[in-house]
Amino acid sequence: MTRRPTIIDVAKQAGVSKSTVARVMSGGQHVSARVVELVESAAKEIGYQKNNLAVSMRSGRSGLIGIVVPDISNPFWAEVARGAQDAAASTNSSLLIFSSDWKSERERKHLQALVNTRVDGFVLNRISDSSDGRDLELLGAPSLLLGTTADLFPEKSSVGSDITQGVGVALDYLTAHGHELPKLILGSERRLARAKFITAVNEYYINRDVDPTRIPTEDGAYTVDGGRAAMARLLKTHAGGHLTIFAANDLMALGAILEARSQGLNCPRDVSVMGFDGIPAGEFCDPPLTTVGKPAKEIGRQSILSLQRLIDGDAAVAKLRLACELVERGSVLNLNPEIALAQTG
Amino acid sequence: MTRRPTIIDVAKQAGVSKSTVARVMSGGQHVSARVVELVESAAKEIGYQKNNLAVSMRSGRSGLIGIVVPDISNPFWAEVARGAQDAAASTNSSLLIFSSDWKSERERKHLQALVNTRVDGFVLNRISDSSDGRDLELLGAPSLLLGTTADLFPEKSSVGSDITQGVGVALDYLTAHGHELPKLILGSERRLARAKFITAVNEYYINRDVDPTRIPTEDGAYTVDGGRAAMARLLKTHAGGHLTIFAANDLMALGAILEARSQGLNCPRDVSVMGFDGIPAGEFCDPPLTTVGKPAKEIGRQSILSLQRLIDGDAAVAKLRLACELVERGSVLNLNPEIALAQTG
DNA sequence: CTGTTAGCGCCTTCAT
DNA sequence: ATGAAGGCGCTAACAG
Repeated sequence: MTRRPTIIDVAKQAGVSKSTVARVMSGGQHVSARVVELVESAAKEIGYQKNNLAVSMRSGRSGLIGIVVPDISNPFWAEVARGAQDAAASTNSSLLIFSSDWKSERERKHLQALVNTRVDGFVLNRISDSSDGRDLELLGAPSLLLGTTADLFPEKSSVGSDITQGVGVALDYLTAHGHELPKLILGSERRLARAKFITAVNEYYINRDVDPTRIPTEDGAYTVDGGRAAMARLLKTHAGGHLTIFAANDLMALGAILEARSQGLNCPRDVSVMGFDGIPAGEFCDPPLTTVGKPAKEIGRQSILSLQRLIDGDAAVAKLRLACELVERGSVLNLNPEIALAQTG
Repeated sequence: MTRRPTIIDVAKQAGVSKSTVARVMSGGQHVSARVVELVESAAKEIGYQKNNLAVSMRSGRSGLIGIVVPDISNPFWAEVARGAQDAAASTNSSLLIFSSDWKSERERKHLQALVNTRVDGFVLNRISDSSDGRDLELLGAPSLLLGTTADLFPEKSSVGSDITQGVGVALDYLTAHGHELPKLILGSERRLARAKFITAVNEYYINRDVDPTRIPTEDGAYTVDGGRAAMARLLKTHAGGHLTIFAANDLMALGAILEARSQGLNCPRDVSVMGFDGIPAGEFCDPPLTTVGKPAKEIGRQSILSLQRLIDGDAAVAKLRLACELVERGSVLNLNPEIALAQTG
């Protein structure tokens, strides 16, 4: 394979100057129709392909956008990435996707790579709860934060789901179906996310004159096994009667259901479980998991759209919080006879 | 924010020539230790960041690699992408990920973008069963195919899972557990994948002197609903007795279980279901799905590694077929008392 | 060991 | 409407 053709080759072939070719290739302003055609066919003939590297270098814009998420193989983040990708494609940029694996070491490395590649900007789910965000500015590219951790950086734009609203949706549903004060299964790893979640629950009840201080709480890793273990502990101190669980993510909720089943309890007859996330797996378990769905794809989309605005010089700081919505399936029992009546009637 | 510093700025700051700086930045061969230190501290001081665009342009290597998969939010492909990413990171390249959405139109568009970005090479799950692959060569960048469709292009390297072996693993397991001639739920969309699967099943039985022509077969979309529908049709003609299903992917297998349950049948008591894929959701359903796991992450890893070799000028065509492995869970009943004995004993 | 020089492919004034 | 020339930031000979 020989050298790839450049505008110079096209110019020779078409018998014009390279600037003429350049003009044709970038829109064709101030060129006669005849020459446009001439150049275009010459280009096709010798198989010319525009070299974006050179374009980027001249223009200072690479058309590349970076996104760093904890793990692209995690369904939630995969969905976010998908949304981001669609948005990027709609503005003719390409997406460089990285997984930080929840390690700030890898995060730093990826960020470095992005900057070196001269991405026009990037979107990031920050791993470390610490750091003040000024290090991001030092990188010299516009950036935008993804998810809850963004609250730590007041002067940075961000996009995430509205946890408070999402918790409200779940609790409204539980209340309407006759459940009061569910027991909580929380994640222990990400301190800030954990705090946000529990604060939202507390505020919800305080606003309704219910004392939330007696809500039992168990921490687990954000995994199925973490959920199982937390559920096992919760079950040990459970007095009897219908048990209602609200888990901070779907995997832990799934774990709770599994653990209940293995202890001979039936969900939803004996135990009701409300999840939080909306992962696809929740649809296929038995019973299918009632949960709060986060707008993952939309988060991805909006983040890129906002980033584009940032890149285009719109300096306004915007903190977008997208609404979650209830996904009603079968893991929460209706304890409220009136509703049952209303529904059947 | 002012102009970003270049090696010239660093050179001024350090009081050396720009080529000296360049040498330091790219490994520091033939430079005195004193100067290296001088340059490095100067670089840090003014916040110099290497510009890969310029490097790429000179060197002809962008350090960028492309990957085009059908859908990054599909768990299987997400896992492939993850493996690819890890491999890319280990060779200091960055990955541009695109989703073709099973549309050859989008595939073409993404490929074009990749070429324009001057990726060093790319990896692709080809959508169209047609086309002879010569169009890929025209793009001028080394490429490698992902998955079964690769068989259509004899002169191209590829990486995928070994369907024949995977089918064998599943059928071995079914046979060993007393099941003979399962009914098949196949996908209708991708003709080639469908043909490969059914051929593998046929050959398996022919090699064992079993006549496979009487295997009932139903086609479905590669989705849960497709599986449900196919299962419903299968159930209609089912004479009675234990029913054994082998689905060409996990989603359809899940659908089959769901449909069986909704018709009052119990899995695995009345119906055994074997899946194919190994998606995470299969772990949480009830019963958890016994299936054949494809080495998704490894496919991603190996594809990038092979691509790197291609880029480095290794012209040998290699068709890598990675082994699948059985994931034994609970959706297949053991019909064979001897094994039950052997296991307990 | 270090500096000088000539591009990589393109866009963009500035002339014509 | 078209051509000539300079330069984006860096690397790779070639000198010294």
